Amino acid sequence: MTDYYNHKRKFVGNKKHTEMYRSHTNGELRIENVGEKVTLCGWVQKRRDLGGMTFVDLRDRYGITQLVLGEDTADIARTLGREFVIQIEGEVIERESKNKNLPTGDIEITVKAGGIKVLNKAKTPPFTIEDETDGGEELRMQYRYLDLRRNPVRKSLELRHKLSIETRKYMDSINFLEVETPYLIKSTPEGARDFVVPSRMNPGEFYALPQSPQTFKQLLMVSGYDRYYQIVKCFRDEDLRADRQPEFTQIDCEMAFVEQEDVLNTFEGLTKHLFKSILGKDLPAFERMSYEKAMELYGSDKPDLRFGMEFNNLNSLTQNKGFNVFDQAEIVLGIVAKGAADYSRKQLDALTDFVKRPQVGAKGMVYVKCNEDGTYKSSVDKFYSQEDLEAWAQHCGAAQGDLILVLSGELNATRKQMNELRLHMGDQLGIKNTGEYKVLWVVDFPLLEWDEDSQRFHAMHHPFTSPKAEDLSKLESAPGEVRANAYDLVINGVEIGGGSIRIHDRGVQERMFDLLGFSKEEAKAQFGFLMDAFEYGAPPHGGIAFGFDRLCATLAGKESIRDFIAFPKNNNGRDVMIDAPAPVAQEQLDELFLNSTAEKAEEA
RNA sequence: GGUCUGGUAGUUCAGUUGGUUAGAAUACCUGCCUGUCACGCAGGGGGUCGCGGGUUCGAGUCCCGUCCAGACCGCCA
Repeated sequence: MTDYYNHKRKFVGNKKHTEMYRSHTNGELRIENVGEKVTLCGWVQKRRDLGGMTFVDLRDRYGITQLVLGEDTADIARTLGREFVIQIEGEVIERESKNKNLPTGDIEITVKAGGIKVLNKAKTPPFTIEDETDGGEELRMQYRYLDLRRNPVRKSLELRHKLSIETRKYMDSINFLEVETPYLIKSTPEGARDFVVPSRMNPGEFYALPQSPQTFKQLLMVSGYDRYYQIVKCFRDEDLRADRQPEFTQIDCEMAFVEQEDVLNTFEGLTKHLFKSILGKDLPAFERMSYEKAMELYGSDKPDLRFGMEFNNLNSLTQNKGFNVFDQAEIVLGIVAKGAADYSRKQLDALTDFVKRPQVGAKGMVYVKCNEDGTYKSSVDKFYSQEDLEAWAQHCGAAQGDLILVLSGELNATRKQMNELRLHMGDQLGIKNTGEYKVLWVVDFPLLEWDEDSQRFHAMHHPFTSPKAEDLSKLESAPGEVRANAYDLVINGVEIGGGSIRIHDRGVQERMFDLLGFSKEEAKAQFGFLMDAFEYGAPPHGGIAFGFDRLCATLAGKESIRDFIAFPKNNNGRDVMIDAPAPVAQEQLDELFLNSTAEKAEEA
């Protein structure tokens, strides 16, 4: 290969930069470049051997450029396999037959003898490196470095990059300071299970990885850094889901001298900026809905408002008509599935099976078909007249052609079941539009929730969340009724962010720990540093944390966050590529004063 | 900790009531082909049916156990 650094070099994104190996990327050459001598590098996407001539698609991050190889290079051309890394030198020419589907489709590179160099061979990859790959999830994760070559994954990571850039731009523009907080901190019993790290220098003692930088950002407020943020990894040792990873990223924020409205407005601004800069979308003002209303209408504290199907309370219309199930129910709820009156017996049975699955847990489901001819057909015709059913339909706002689905039972359980059914119907009726975004603030969360297992109150948000001033007097007398200055940002049924106005008074914080069942000594041992800090001039403060991975997925219209993480873990918290976690050598254990071995783990 | 679904060629999958030599597509290999871009044509190789046990004359198929993967419940302040 000869003088590839003798001609002019251009580079997408950094035009002044020059590289030893290539003059251009595979995404930038156009018809104007015809006649230029270029040197390109990349991976062999595909070889099309026509006998007398061979076409090669050369791929890199930036695109695909077609190479055309003649008889004089046939020998080497025939050895090129998929994913070989090559360097070529050639001349840009106009194509005889152009490809409109490719940005570089007007040109190709003609390569003469000696113009191809194989920089590295490649084994045939176990799945195709294409947008619609033939590889399954497991294989793609095992060979994640190959999966990352594919456009959809690359685009997901590019979206993530843009999102972090735009977040930093916006936060910087409104005076937020990015401050890093430690990853090796102290384990606390509240909340999620901690990942724990043994300390070699302090035998028998452990660090914990942070579930969030919560206490540090509050201390930063005490320090006077009145606007803090950080794009930061957090760690929780809990079971995983499609939208939950053991290590995940938050946009963690805190502000001093603010009330709830200030925080909501500030981060409504950030959210709007991100939607505008990433998707070009202008979002309308965010709706605010109380927790109580969200539970009443949707049975969820993160309702998907892209479709209606609000719950209707049918207690007064359904009870005392001789149907025992409804009579004994604390609540009877109905939802309307628009245009679904023509559901077959089979479809209705499938819905009943859905709600009776142990994951949902309903005992059964009642339906009412509002027929086109004005009659009603229900599964409880024995107990209710046409007039009764018509009254239900009117109350629910059901029209002819609609289907009413009814669940009943204990209040909270029925709401939860109905929420599942509503979301399921949303999917089935195809009314959750991707590309549509319904954003809302859910506010006025309860401060505490009763936990049956431990027979004590738990903080619904976290123990630093402040009670509403008007409810403060009920803190000891009726703790379950106390509302918190806490809020969640919900987009299309996904909890994207959550936060609260914090307690900044030592006395109130002590009362809170007391309620949560901490002894004075425990509270001091675990959070004494924070309560001490509150005595040295702690300003009123509050904040929020956004789930960054979920935000990426939501903006891309996806449900799984895994494609927005370069190297994610699987269902069992394993990295199947590097095969972690893994045992460590006995010497390492000895050094850490740990005596646990695989055999002991099996005993336990 | 639990529920459900799946595991068959490199890959994605099909495989009937338990019955001949386990198939398709694609990938891969060989040959032919000068305008392909999902190139085309002809041919070829490739299988411990996740693993262990059981039922049976006979198991990819049925039963039990186990491992792995995915979705969900519990859990995730």
